[in-house]
Amino acid sequence: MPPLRRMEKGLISVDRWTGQSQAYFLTHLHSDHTQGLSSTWAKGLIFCSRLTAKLFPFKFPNFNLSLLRVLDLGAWHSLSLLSPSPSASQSFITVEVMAIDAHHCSGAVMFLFRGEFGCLLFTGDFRWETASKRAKIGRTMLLDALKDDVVDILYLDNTYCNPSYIFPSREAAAQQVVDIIVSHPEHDIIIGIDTLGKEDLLLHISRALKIKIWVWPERLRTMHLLGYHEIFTTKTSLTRVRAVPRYSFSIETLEGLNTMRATIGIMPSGLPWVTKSLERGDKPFGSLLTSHCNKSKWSGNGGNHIDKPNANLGSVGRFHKYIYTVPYSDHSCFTEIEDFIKLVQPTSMKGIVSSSSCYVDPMYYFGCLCGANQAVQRSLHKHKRKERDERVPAVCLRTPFSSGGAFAESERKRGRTVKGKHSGTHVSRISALRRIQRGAKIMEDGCLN
DNA sequence: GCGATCAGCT
DNA sequence: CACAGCTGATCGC
Repeated sequence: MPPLRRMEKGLISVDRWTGQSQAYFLTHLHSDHTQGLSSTWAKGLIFCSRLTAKLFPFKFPNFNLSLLRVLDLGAWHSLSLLSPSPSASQSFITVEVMAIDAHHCSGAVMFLFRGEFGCLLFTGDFRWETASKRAKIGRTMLLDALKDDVVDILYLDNTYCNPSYIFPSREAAAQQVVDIIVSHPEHDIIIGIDTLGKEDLLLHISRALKIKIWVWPERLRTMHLLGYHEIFTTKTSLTRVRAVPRYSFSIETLEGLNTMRATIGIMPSGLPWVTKSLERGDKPFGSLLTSHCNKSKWSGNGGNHIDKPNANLGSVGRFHKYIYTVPYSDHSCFTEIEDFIKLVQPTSMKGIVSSSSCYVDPMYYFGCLCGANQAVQRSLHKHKRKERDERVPAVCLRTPFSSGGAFAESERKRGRTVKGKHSGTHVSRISALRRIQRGAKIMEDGCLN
């Protein structure tokens, strides 16, 4: 069947807004998950968490809010959708869905689906820490949700699916930030953040230092929507700690600020942060981040870099006299991804992140934790499993890298060329596709693409 | 003029 | 390179 015809008959879409489906699911409100969604949306109902629904009109003013449906966390919800089967054109099928806290940014959830197509878990972006109270609650919620099912396909946030990505818990990283601030008692502090996310970091700083945090006016509105009314301010006179948009955070900004007041910048990020001036060849300050700043070590040369250890990812870095980097990440690090897969024990899985320069198919490192390799651990699920296996062949995988799929088709139409290796290898470098959204769609035949 | 899309940049 | 985002140019309406 031609791709277009199949797209017309999509069942449900997750973080995908092109094509037609019967129901749409939004994991969270970061822009790379909302490409194609706009204030004029009218294609169908959108299911999301309560917090995301609350934030929705802020990102999409004048959006028709009657199209939003809130899914409460940890509870199964049933949807009745038109059967995609041609032989039962007027009948309905039931799809069950549960939203589970993804511990990413505010409002972010994973979606667990059950239906004729089997059991699918779509993580969206997620962080899977082990120690915090919130993490333990999340773990319990997921195990409760999975107790009767085997996940046939896990759609995984593989942003840091590479053993060189190791960093501490957000609580530990937040304390590193506090320590930096405390060690600069006379300095102004600026911290680079995005329009959503890392609120917990700012709360931690505020509580630890008993200080208000400055944010820009729109961010203050977001903070108020999230229920934080006392901690944040837009008056610079009230605090020396300011959270600023990441795009306005640069060496040039810091140097400019320092002509007026002594100021340091702190960049919370799971990624090495390299500025233009560093790429131009300026020497980093100190030596902590030298490997990050050496571009050649990060540019892919056939994927050989993926196993290189990087000892600097877990600690505070300083590559400019005014700028510190702290490994505070809202995505799971490598070992957390591993823990999560061991917990879920999916039959199969696919990475949802295609934009990384060093995209790693999670099956490369963790395929051994899936499917037949888990026969012993899965013995308790044996009957359930067999039952599923008979139905699941209809579920196929579609990734941005598969040839001939809807993605490839649309990219060709835009006159772009897919470069680099095919996903048949464990590493794909496809910079031409760097801007495509992270989404998936369940098709009439149970296919997800 | 407006929204959607894209290039370029941080 | 880019966790996610902004700005400005361009195109079609």
